[in-house]
Amino acid sequence: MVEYGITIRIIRKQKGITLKELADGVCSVSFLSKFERGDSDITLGLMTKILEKLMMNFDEFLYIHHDFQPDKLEQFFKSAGSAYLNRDVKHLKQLKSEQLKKGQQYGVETYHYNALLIEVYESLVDAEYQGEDVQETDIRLLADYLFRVEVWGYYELMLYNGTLLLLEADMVIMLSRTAYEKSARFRGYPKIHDAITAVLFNTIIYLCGPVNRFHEAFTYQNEFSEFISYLEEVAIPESNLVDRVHILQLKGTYEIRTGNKEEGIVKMKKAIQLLRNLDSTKLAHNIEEYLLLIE
Amino acid sequence: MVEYGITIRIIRKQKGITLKELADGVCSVSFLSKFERGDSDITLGLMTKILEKLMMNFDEFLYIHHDFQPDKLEQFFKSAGSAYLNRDVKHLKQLKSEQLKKGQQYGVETYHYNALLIEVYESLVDAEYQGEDVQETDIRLLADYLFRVEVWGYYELMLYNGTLLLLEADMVIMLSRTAYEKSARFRGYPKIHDAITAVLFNTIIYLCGPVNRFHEAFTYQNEFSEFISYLEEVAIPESNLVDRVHILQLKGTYEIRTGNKEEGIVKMKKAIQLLRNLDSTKLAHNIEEYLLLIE
DNA sequence: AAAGAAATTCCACTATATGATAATTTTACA
DNA sequence: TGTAAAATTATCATATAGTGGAATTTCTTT
Repeated sequence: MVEYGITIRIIRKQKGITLKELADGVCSVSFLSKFERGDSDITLGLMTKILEKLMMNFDEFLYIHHDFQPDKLEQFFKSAGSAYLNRDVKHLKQLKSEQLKKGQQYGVETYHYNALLIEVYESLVDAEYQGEDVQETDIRLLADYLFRVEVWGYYELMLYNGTLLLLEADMVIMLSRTAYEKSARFRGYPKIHDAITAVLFNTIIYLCGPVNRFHEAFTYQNEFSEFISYLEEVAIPESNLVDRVHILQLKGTYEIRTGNKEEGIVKMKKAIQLLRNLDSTKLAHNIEEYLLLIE
Repeated sequence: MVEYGITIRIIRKQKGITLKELADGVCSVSFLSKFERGDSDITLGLMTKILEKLMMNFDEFLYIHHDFQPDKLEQFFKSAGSAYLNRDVKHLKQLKSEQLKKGQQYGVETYHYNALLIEVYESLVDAEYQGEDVQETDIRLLADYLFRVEVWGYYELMLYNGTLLLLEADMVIMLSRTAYEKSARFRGYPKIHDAITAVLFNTIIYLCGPVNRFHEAFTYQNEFSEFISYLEEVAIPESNLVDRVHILQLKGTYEIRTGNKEEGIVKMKKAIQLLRNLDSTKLAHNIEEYLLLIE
């Protein structure tokens, strides 16, 4: 039993509310006391009412309960991502074994996919990694799952986003379309909205291919515009300036990719200038570096 | 009893998971079935495990459960805000009576504050509104609450943000400091981060005073810089470009307010140009209009 | 269509969440 | 410091969350 009650007690005291006041119209004082001491679990329905009286939603409550850390799922993707960026093979291995362990405990496939995500990161980071053959079938399994699921939420989007690099182009195009369509109802939900745009960005970058092949023919012009249009559809809010800058950058990349080098560079430099004006130096620097690679 | 189980069933099916699979290691199949049919409530501890197996957090689950709408609290502030912007007095009155009713039902003061928030909006919108005297004591009550609470979460920040306009300058300065300090631990939580910056923005705008008094002496120079520094502290992430544009705008306002009209206009125009470059026309337009009022 | 397997529901039973009230501790104030 | 009031906890009763396994329904396969 997780002792949520203790957190409720802390919050209640912070707001200067008494047991009786909080219990009134919701449950008995004696039970609330018991719950707050961690001597009893609580029904979801009751908890809902209590949080409503505290003018707090579940998310905020759990954030406090977990000592101001994001929830497990978010943390998993976060720490996997940062272990990858820091090329921390040890940490990756540790994360993988954790997920495999949970998979055994709960007997549900998804933990297996999580482990696979880590494997992808491992293979990208660790030169000595040997497991090409294992992945083939695993990747197929994961793709199957993603095709099967009827609605894509945060999990599916993040999972796909992390493994997209290892898939064939055709597969990526199909899955990204699926992602776009099957997550449509979540577009009003900030966290998932971000995940959707991340998938679209990564898809487009994937389609452009590695920088050192920019001289080759560009096969995916149609798909490029298709996904750019999705992105513009999704990133509508005017206030979402970063995404708008990124779109500018992508359009610049497109121009360069299709031979209009000068126009492309103009767009990229515009994006860089924008960021510099707002003192977003790191972001500006990223684009500059990218531009150097291309030129 | 709220029938969360039905939503769980929908999600489970969407993911192509069987009762047995989901129950494994968590609870009995028979109970899960009962719960999913809406025949039983569930313990918070169990629910946590089930959601974990579904790779879903509470927030996302509840978002689906509420038919892809934000939670009650967020909706309250949203609909109050939009009723205010649309000068919809009827809607405001309706919202107020709802809150008062809940207050009676649950016997907790906060609903009273919510009603007060609506009253503030009413008084600002409705020319015929007569209730000046009532508010005086009510406002005092609300301020007392805000001073008393040890930690400011989403609720306190939004509540304060909505009523700030009716408070005395000294009170605003003190409360905004309190808000900044007492919400510190939430800065990593996006929704609350936004609420904190909103409070700081509104405080600074309040300190500048109404546009038609810009020729008068500027009393709050120190406080202006104080809160700007808070803002820069809080809005650190480079990717938060909108906030950065807004800060630019505020700094422009400051210049104008303190007599350096030309410098101020340069800053404002820079902000406008930035937004135009990103096709954020509405936002750009807002600043332009503001600039017109000042000049 | 029928048999067999898988998934779900029903039913009797147990564990525990929740309530009513009394006992205890804490707080407030003289 | 003592005392009354307020707030919290302990005790016991009961409603209901949760289990195991049999019965039923749904799905597959031929």
